[in-house]
Amino acid sequence: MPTSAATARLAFEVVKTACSNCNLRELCLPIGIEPEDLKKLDELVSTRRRLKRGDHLYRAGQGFASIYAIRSGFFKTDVLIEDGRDQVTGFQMTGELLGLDGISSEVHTCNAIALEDSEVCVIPFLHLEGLSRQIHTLQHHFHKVMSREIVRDHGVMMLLGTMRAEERLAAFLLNLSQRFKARGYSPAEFNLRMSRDEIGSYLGLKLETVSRAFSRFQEDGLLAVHQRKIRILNTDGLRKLMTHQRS
Amino acid sequence: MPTSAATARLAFEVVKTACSNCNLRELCLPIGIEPEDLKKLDELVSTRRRLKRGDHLYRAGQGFASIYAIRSGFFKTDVLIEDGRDQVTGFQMTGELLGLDGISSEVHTCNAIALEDSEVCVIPFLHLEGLSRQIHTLQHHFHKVMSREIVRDHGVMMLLGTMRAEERLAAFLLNLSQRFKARGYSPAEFNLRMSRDEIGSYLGLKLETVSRAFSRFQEDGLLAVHQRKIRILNTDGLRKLMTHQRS
DNA sequence: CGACCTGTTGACACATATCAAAGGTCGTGG
DNA sequence: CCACGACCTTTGATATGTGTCAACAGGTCG
Repeated sequence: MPTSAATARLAFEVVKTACSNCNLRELCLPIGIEPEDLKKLDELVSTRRRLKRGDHLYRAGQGFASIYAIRSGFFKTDVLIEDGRDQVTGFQMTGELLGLDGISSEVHTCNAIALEDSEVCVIPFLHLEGLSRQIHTLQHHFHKVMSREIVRDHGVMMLLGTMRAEERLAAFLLNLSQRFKARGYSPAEFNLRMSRDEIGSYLGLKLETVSRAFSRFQEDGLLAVHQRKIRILNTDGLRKLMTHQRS
Repeated sequence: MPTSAATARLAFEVVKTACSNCNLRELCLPIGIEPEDLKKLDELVSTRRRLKRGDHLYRAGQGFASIYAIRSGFFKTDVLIEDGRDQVTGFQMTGELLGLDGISSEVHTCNAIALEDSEVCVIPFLHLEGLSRQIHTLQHHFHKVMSREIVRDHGVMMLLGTMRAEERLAAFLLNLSQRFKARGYSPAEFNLRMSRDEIGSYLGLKLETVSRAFSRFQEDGLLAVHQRKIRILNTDGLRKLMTHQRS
């Protein structure tokens, strides 16, 4: 069936989606919206898009038209500068938004790449602005989401500016753990979707340093590490390590 | 006149301000807004606030109600974590907005401190949301401003994660230069409003390292440094240094 | 004028980067 | 089903950039 294959290759589907039925309501934009308004929202998210591991959701330099809500899967965003240096600026999971960076200049400023097979809701930005002029709670919630992104970035700046390697990794793992927990998964046991190199890039460290820190945590009984499978054995220990004063 | 002194101490004035007459229009929120709408904006910014050097505009933990547009002066924002570490997250100048971090949780997450005598317009946030439901261009411009803040933070993350000390300082100086230029000041000669320690905190470096980098730049003929007075002698040199591959 | 704050410079310590080698894991194709 | 190659991870030895500690210089303000 050539048509089916072609469709798959496009990795783009026009599916009538329904926020009113979506089980991500608590995480995604429509939080706290009145039932009557939810119908309007259904129009907002008109299409979904499926991506396979390694696919780009968007690339730096591409025109901006939509933001994306992750229905399932896992992403990274990274920026690249001329001289070849790059850095992972974030890892995003189910219920989180992608593409907010593109609003300012109508052009995406980073790459968004799926780290596992994923599905996103495509939210045309002008449409979102229109709707948020009608629905106060949507407008306010969207502003909160953008602001939260700013606060998150400040946290990363703090991490990069003041923490040492093991503190950074501890902070990273605790953050992941908490986000998995918020989604109903085990906060203690999870699979990393990213390589040591990607973790290092995010944390401003080399992959060898990340690897050594993992080994150290394992020696100290804080973690059980098996490849990308992580089990947190001592959350408090990690937390103490993270907030430990620079010696 | 005791009343006048008391008023000064309050550092808070209720002044009828007018965006329609403000010469910051090109930098601040009202960019590109129709004359008829500008009248509505005048209601938005009902008060101004004067701060002396060292005053806090707001503190982490305080309830959030307004954002602030800088009419004149210079600010820093910083975050503080329990264990005593802190970091400067940004320096803000005329025409830039402060307080966006507070939207997400209705509580400010950082401190905003005046680095010189300053004046800000107080913009009640609910009022801004109301008005941006009526004025599309205001809404869109506000979204752009928030997005730009996210992009800026990514730039800082890049700096902290991948650049070495001298590259960071070069990037910092070029950024300041460009912002002064955009405001009609000399891009080559300006006074730093912040201490070496504050620069170091922002750049994730110790003040001694910042000082040494300044000295090096001076030796190399890139800068003339006299205390906090900076003259850039070789912009291209700085730019090359900034984008230089890690050796 | 003297106290204090800020900045500069030097010597040394230390965390992390760099370079290198080897072992594991996974997917693919024979 | 096994074998191969590509990629990822771990670990060790060494190099290096920045932090730390300390002394001192210069400017500012009471």
